[in-house]
Amino acid sequence: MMTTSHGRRATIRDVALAAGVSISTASNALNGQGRTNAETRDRVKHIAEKIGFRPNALARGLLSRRSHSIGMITNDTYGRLTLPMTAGVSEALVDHGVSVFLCATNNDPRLARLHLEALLDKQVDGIIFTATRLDLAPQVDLSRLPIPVVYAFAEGPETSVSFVPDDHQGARLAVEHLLSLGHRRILHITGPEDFAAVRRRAAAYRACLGGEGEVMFGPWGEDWGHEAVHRILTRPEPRPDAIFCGSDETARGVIDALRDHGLSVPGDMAVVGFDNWHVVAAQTRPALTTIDMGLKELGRRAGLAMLDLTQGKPVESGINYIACELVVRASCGTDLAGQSLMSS
Amino acid sequence: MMTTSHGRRATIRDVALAAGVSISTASNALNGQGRTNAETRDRVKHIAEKIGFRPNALARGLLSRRSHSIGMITNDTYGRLTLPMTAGVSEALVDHGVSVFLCATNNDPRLARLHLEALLDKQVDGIIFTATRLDLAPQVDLSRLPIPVVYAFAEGPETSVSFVPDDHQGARLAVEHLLSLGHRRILHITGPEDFAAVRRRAAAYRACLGGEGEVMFGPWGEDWGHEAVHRILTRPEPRPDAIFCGSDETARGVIDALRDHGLSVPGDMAVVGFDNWHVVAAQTRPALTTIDMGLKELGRRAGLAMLDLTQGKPVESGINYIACELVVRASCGTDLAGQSLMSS
DNA sequence: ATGAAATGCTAAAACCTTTTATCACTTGAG
DNA sequence: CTCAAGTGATAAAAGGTTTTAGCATTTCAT
Repeated sequence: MMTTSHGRRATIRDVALAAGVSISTASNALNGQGRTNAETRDRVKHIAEKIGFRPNALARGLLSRRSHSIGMITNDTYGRLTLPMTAGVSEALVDHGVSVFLCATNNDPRLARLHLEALLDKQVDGIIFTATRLDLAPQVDLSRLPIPVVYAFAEGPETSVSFVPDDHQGARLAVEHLLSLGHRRILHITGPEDFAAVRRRAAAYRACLGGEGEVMFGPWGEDWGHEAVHRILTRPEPRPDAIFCGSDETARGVIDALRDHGLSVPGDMAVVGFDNWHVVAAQTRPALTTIDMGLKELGRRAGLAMLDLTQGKPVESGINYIACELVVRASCGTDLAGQSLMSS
Repeated sequence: MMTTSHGRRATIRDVALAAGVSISTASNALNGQGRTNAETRDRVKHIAEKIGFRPNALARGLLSRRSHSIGMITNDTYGRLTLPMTAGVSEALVDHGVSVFLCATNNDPRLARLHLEALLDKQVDGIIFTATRLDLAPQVDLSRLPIPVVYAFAEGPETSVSFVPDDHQGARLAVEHLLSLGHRRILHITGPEDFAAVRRRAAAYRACLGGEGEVMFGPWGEDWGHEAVHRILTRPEPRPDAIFCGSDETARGVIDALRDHGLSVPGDMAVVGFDNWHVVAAQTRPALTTIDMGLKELGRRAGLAMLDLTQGKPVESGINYIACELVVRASCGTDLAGQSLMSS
């Protein structure tokens, strides 16, 4: 990382001076624009390299009207969902020289407005909105901005571009896994019904069971897992032989409660979680078989869409569903039987 | 968020035109610089407001050599530590119009270099380096940059400015809490000894016990909690009456293992964790009494230091230790006795 | 030999804002 | 009445880059 002798960064003027050409020629040579003699081009490039010249993105952006930066607005301070997605976005964009401003609004409209204004002032090329739940609206109006907006883990208005996990497919993956292992009396213990994701997973669960099945809605968290297990064990038979949980935390509560009641997992009851939140899923005993929402991939896709939009390429509006993946650990027993059944 | 009729953002030229003054006068009026008639000033300001003029930060930054943005480089894709800190940084800076580029390097030197170059090109005013553990070096050389660097949850070279949690004080808080509740045989179960934080907490623990005490080092994670408890319960007496754990995950493993062995918490054994990682601490049964490292505050302090540095104000170099806080939940029993003991 | 086309380079404009130096005009003092 | 000082406004430069239009000069075809 070289700098000029007097501390300022080298400019294209320095390059031109050292190469004995005009600024325009230096620019043309470096960017391969216009007509330039091959010998001159190589000389300029070599000198630029030597004095460590890198173009000032501010000046460049001022002229091109593209700042090569985008803003990411999230209501999440906690990071479970946001950071994997941001990493995906960033990964898709860094190779194109685009950097990401991360703005946590903490659900405060004032903060949201402040951040948005700062972003617009900085001439960001676009904005990605992200939330902790699908059905959460931004705290500021993003619908009339002069720059493209992409929604990640959130659903924007009709005409916008959104990326969300495929909750239907994810839930199906979980239930079919249990079915393939021979379970037939599958119960669904999940979060509050007013979450869109909860409703979708429950609907897919019911569809897999031909409209049958039982869904227990409740608060997020492990406590509800304990509570729900207590209820089903203290009521008349028949008992379920497998439980599909709406979150890993719930699943952990369920498994702990089953153990407290002397039931073994997966021996007496198979359990599937949802989220693949590593700290929960991998530490549960037995480790959780669960559904991964592919948040990093979701972020990557959102980033690529943003890239296209900022380059003026057309992007189909609407909701893109990102496939979930089944992560097999120990809470349903070995998957071997199921796999061979599937592939036959 | 208004725009000019033909879609482009309003510039100061538009304001000047509408107010019937020159561009310089408009600028002077808006910024309160130079000599301006009060009447003119108000008129210009009013018109600027009406057409939604906001100065282009790129143009402004080009001239002032301050982009009002900083870069944050982290090796963390997961977010447990990074996001609260970023939120703190952002919170300290947003009111000053400074936005934060978040760059996750995923421990990849190539990615780190790519991000750093993008940041420098964008003329960021400074860089905050953050890591998942205190004793992790950046994957790129940050020591010879033309802009200030602040280390958050990481220790930079001698002459730099660093912010880290006060592990000594945090550990002391935990042990003194146990002492105040009457416990005397306190065991420390913690992470791998090659972590700086682990060594510090262990040292403070020993100091509190007058050089006595027993430290069990092991891998992070719940499994080690189980394993460690198994060891102490299968060896000769005397048993400890309290356990100070080096992380909430370990504490959770410890508590689960104690329950498996028929011991109650806090009845038979008091347990303190470290991290106040909500998903673990709040969901453990009983909920964990633990140490909060104040990561958001740490980020805020780092942000404020960065602000001073970018404004040319002197900032004392060296390591700043951010105080930890004791969060009392249920795993040590009620705190009432202890509190009154302390205050007497 | 002449006109046309290709080649290599450059001056200048543009992007938007802030600051400096300067101008025209008014007021006050001597 | 004259000179000095003060007032309100502005033209121009600066910041770093890219692009457009144009200038010489050479090459080619006729």
